[in-house]
Amino acid sequence: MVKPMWLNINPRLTDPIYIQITRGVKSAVAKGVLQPGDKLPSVRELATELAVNHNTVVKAYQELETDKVIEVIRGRGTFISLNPNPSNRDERMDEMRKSMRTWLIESIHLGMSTDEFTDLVQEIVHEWNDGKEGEKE
Amino acid sequence: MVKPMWLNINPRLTDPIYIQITRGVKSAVAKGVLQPGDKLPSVRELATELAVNHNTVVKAYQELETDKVIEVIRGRGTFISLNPNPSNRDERMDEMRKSMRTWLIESIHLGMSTDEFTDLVQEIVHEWNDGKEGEKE
Amino acid sequence: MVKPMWLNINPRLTDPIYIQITRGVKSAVAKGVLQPGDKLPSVRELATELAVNHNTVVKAYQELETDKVIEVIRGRGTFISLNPNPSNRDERMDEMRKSMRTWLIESIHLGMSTDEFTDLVQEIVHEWNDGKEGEKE
Amino acid sequence: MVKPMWLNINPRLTDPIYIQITRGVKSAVAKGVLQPGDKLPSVRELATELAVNHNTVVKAYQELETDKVIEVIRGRGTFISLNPNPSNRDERMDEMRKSMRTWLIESIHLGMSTDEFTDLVQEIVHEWNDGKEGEKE
DNA sequence: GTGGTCTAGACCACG
DNA sequence: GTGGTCTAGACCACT
Repeated sequence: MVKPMWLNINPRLTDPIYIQITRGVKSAVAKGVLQPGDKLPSVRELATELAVNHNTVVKAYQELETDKVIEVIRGRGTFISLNPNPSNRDERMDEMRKSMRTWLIESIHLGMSTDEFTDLVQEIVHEWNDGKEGEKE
Repeated sequence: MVKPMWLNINPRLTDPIYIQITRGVKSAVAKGVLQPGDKLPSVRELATELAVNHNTVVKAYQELETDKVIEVIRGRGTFISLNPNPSNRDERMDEMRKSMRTWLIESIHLGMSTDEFTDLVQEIVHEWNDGKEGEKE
Repeated sequence: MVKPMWLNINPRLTDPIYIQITRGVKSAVAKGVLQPGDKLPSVRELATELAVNHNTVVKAYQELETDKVIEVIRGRGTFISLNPNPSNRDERMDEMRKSMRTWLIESIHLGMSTDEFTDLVQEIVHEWNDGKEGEKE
Repeated sequence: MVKPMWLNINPRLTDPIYIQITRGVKSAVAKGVLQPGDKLPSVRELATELAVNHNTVVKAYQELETDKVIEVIRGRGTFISLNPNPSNRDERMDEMRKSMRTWLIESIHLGMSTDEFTDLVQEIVHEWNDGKEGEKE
């Protein structure tokens, strides 16, 4: 078992490690690097590879499970969900909207116009689309 | 001294209170409700009015000062900055980009296309522009 | 030996597989699909057909035996019990009462009145009676 | 700080301790022993009183929070929710229905008719209503 | 082997 | 003081 290439964590960042893991998995799924049905490393494997405590991985996996990104099959392991329909969609949309408003205000304080803010978002989206192409090849 | 009408804080939200304060000030400045040179309430006053801990306001003001949103003039008080050019611009831009990428991934997991994500951001921007008009009148 | 049509198991559910098996057998017996004296598949057969671990079926059969739902006759096989009088009746009744209390509390937290809770149970019972008619035809 | 009279836990039961805590709090809230706005003991207080690890209490409180039974006010403590509207209502209702079906089948295997099952549920409901009266006095 | 629970004790962010 | 995160290591249920 080697460290999954789709996951990088940095224990020195301020973000909790378990958040870094969930983010990494979600990113890999969104990119298509991880496909529905793919098996994730076991809790203990991943904990060993990332050199973190296994409970940290447990917490990350549980959060991914409540977000319906992964599903646990008893005794067999953990897999990318085939039916990723979260029940907390509305709350997460609200949270996203709030975050956007905050960042819009932040951008204004950084000297940007609202148009420049929109452009920045476009840039992020394009960067993502390009990166996704790259991964697929 | 009465509670500033431009600031509402809610200790029940998950966001730290000092963040709610900085956000409120930044929002008021971005909207033009607070203008450069305007005097802010003192730490002591604001803490009393918001019924929060004195240190919480100190922390908020410190953060606003490092972001060059406000200026503290010793013995005179705290004012909206006349020269709001932050030195930490690059880090904050980076942080914003990272957050955008995270939210883009989140939106994909919520079943949105990248176009729908862009639309959502547009919606937020328009909502802001409309709201800003409202405030000015 | 083919997979019994009266038994469906799904390793993705959170319920342990051995519980799913006992539940399936109990349900089939309660519906009359399995009659006293009917022969059940052997542990080995069932494990193969359901594509589950052999020990999982062993555990399910053991539990069914202690509940006096099935009887193992050495050398002949496993059969639906002719005399289904469990010795652990009192404990199981207690367990049922506890579960009912827990669900009653849960229903209150979901905004239901005790009457609505009773109605829900009625609904379940009617659904069962209808389904049982369907099976018999 | 004394052990809350509304909470009994037994580390020897098979149910995880954190579930026993959530159940106890939900029960007390449903009974009206704990009212919206009431303060719960702090994580560390409760952990000390129950002689369990504080993380066990943390887990229980977090589950109660996602079920919207309690809410955390930063730095002040944990309180019974004023607005207990859970977002996972549908899933919990489904879970309840499934459990009811299972218990109905169980009751049949314990020699009860469907009418007797209904009666048992009535008995539980009446016992609850009586107990609730008792608590109120 | 798998994930789930619990303990013990440390450290951090927030108020 | 509050809750949140993490580590280390144990034990259990299930397959």
